[in-house]
Amino acid sequence: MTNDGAVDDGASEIPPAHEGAALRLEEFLPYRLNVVASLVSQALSRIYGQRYGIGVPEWRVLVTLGQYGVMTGKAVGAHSHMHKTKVSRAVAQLEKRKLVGRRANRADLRESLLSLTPAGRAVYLDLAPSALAFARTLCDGVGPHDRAAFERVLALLTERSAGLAVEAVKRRAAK
Amino acid sequence: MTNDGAVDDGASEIPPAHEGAALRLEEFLPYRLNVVASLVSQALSRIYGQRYGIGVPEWRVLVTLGQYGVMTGKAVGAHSHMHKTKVSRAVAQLEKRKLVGRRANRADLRESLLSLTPAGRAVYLDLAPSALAFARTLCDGVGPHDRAAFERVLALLTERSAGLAVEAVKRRAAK
DNA sequence: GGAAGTTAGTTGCATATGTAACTAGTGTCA
DNA sequence: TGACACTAGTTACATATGCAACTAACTTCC
Repeated sequence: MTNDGAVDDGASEIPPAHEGAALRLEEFLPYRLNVVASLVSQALSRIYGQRYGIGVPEWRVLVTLGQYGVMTGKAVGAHSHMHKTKVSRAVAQLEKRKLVGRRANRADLRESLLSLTPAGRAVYLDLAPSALAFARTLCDGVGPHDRAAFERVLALLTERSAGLAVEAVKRRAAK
Repeated sequence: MTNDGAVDDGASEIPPAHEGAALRLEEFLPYRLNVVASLVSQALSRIYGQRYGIGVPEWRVLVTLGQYGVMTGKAVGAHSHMHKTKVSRAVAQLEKRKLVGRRANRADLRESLLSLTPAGRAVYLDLAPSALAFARTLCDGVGPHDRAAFERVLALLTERSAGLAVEAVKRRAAK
């Protein structure tokens, strides 16, 4: 951090060169969001990764099923914002470890109804409080006012970028 | 509903079951950060991905070199928060496309001094304004007050999670 | 009722990425 | 000077992931 000087050989800082403010990576919102998201994920995975050797997709499935009880894979994906293949693989992983079970839906045999096994629920009940404590620690000392503003902006960014991302996909599909 | 017996028919919402607030994925900060970061990245990559067929790591190298002019790979990695292998591969990619050049540092032959070629700079000068406009659009309509609060919290989260993430790595190394 | 279209979920394939090992060059200390 | 420790950068390998194709099951519409 704070390596602004870097290699200042001939390495002249580039001047804005044109009207608007120059693009500085460390202030560029998409970059900053990615950095903070990956750092937070990495720190959090210390809690569940080390204890139970699961990854982010498995974690999300576990939490989703812990929250809803019984769900189809598709619903898990929708709720946890994961591609269906990711869900499929995470579920397979958790199934192999006997943390998640599935039974057929007799009303629609294409889908399986997923749920935590007792062992899976035990893991969930062990991890959830730690995860919540972690999230609370992260925000510790942030005033309620800032906190609310942060939530608002985060929600706005999510909504807007979701719209733009979908547009991008549609554009590609329409080709 | 506190059934150890798992499979509860009919997808009942699970009650908190214990004291603290239940863990709800859609409100869980690490999850939300990951979602927004990936959506924003996806939307942004529409700008540089479609136009020049480059990915996030290449984009970061391009911007970093555009900003600093000449740098070593290590410095690029430090500034853009990328693993050295990622930098190495991104640079190789950009070099293949003649957007980045390298020359040896005669004072230390281990490192190469990287910089944009004229073609690379042209790409940078074309993309940077669009990227900045994109970031501005994202935040459009956010009041300066909320904006400042958002920045503050984002910085705090980054710093804190960086500390925790480093701890996690050290712990693994020390084992 | 059944052909055509749609959907849930899995798998094949190509790509991306992190870890560890490696190469080559530099610094240190005796 | 020369062994040892360290560093910049690359590569090998295993894993993760997204897309596309696929299977099996459901729905529509005639």
